[in-house]
Amino acid sequence: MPRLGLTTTSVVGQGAELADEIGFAHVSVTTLARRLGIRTASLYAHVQGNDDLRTRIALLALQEMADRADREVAGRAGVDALMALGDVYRGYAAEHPGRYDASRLPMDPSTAATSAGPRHAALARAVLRGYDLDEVQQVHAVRLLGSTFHGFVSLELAGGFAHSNPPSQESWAAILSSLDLVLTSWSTA
Amino acid sequence: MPRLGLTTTSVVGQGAELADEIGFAHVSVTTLARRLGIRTASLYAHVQGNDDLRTRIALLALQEMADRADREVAGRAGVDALMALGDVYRGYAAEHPGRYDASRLPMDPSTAATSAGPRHAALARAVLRGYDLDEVQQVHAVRLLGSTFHGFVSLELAGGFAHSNPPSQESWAAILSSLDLVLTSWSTA
DNA sequence: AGTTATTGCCTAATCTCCTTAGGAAATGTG
DNA sequence: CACATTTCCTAAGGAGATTAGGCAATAACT
Repeated sequence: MPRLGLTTTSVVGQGAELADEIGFAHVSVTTLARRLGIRTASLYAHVQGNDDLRTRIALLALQEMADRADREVAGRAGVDALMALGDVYRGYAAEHPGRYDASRLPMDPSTAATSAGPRHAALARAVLRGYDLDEVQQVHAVRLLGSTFHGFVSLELAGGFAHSNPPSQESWAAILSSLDLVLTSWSTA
Repeated sequence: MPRLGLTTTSVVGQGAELADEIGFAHVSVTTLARRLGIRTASLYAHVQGNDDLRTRIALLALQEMADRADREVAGRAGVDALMALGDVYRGYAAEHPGRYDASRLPMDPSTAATSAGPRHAALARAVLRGYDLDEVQQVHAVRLLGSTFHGFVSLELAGGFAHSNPPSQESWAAILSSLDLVLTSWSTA
């Protein structure tokens, strides 16, 4: 019988692709094994089980988004940085819906601490350097960005904006501009 | 053997309570039957199966939220109505986290059409009557409200704002004020 | 190259959950 | 009080998650 030479990394990567194809909710050791053409039990050599597989996919997605955001935000400031960051999340969700869903998986605190989660918070604070906010306002602003980005992207992904005009892209542009307006108003307040 | 006199309505209600206690993700015919003290198979007299149970809980949550929002928004206008609507969603999620999660369950279009979903869209448009928006801006505004409310509430529910200062209530207040600012700016633009 | 150690994937077995089919006893109706 | 209905039951099958142990393909070392 031929041998595939799987590793934990490749298994998780294939799991992420599977998530984008059939939806993160349907990813399990069984569905992944079927896709790989091996027996379910064989996956347990690379992954501890169902939960482990799913959180590893989530960690991968968080890392990929953070990497992409790092690249896009670098060298930009103010509104440009704000829009770049928002577009990273929205674009990633459009390209990788299953991975994006995975990234919203609740994790236990110790796992979350070692994830790319903190990098995302740092990215938001970096973008906010373009606005003149005191410490308290900055915390509010980080939460505002997280809420707005995640809220829009998750509603768009769930199809909430489909089949209605104007296209969601226009709403997205309007919302990003308004975010800039709000942050500017906070800095002068 | 004693008889409980269950009905579809009571079963779904108990399922909603169970969701608030153990999380919507863990609600199933088996866990609900255990809680009710009956055999799993017995539930199939009242509910078609696992998926049916879960979507019925989702429909109940959507309806309860719409009812509450109707009451709170009635007789208010402008910022007051905006804040009242936001507080309904945030308050409902705080009181009934499992039900709130249920309300985000994706449904097939025909079920969604008969759900209270359209009532929520109507409520948002009612609140926006307090601002002078043209038709296109109104669509953007509905999407903005949905994104911001859902985004904040879901992040707060997932514990994203826990263990950090200032308390999330202050961020919520700041965000609601900013929403009002944005909508006002749109109306004069 | 040949021997050995590792390890990648397998079969087998157990447990839990979802679902259907059909039975028995409690409730409501004439 | 007989009878129909309904509520909950037992029984059984199928699928997914997980563990234990086996065998053959690879890698490592003389």
